[in-house]
Amino acid sequence: MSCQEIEKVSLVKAKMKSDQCFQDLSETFKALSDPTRTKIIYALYLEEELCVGDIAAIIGTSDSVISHQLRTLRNMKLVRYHKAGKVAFYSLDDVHINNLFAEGLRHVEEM
Amino acid sequence: MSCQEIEKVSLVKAKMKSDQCFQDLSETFKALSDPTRTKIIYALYLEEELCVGDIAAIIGTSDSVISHQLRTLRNMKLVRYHKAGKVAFYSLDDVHINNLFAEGLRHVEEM
DNA sequence: TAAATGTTTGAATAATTGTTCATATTTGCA
DNA sequence: TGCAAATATGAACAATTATTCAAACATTTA
Repeated sequence: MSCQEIEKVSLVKAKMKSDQCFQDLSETFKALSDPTRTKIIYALYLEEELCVGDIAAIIGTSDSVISHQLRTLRNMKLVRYHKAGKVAFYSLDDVHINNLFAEGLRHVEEM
Repeated sequence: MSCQEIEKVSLVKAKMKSDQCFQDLSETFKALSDPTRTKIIYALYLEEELCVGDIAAIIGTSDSVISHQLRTLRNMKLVRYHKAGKVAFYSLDDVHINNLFAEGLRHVEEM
């Protein structure tokens, strides 16, 4: 275990967050780390509310893929949904996700 | 292929970004989707510049783990480095990453 | 030159994950 | 009741990935 600047190390070490915090943080980012999921989020970012079949039609994949990924996004609390008859309408869960996504989009578009 | 609201679908479809865009977007988020990497980024977010051994000491893992992940972060253009003798000093590459990370941190801390 | 230090690299392993395909579930309608 | 539509689910497969360990590389110093 090498160490160049022991003061720097203990300073940063003292300010470190909990493992749980980094776990949550990385999981939030992980939710947006798949192209299919970013497409879904972007679609819901443009249109308040969409059902599974419509998202599949927009993105051009099977309903099954979308349903699986929506479940992931639901578990990660990025989207919520309500059912009307046999149709399930999904929307973004929370404003922070909106900001986070927009920030990522800005970053990519300035690349 | 079911479709509830064909106008919505074509509207969103027309505004869709390129596959490349979503690829880049998801890869940016993927860079931050691992706890070890978020720890590294957070350390460099607190301290402008750190060397491999010091990051390892801060996080409490082997130099090898840090070096591997720093390579990933380097490939993804999130960090840059310069060598002084045998010591390699790393820092965050770009301001957008700073914003993106801060936004994620804000989100997690309000959970 | 030889030893020590800081970092990198490669192979191997275990674990996670996205998609596919088939099947189930639920609701609406004939 | 029976059938179609919308969504969800589970198992299986291939692909990716984080970590470990050992070894290599480069640089400094004795």
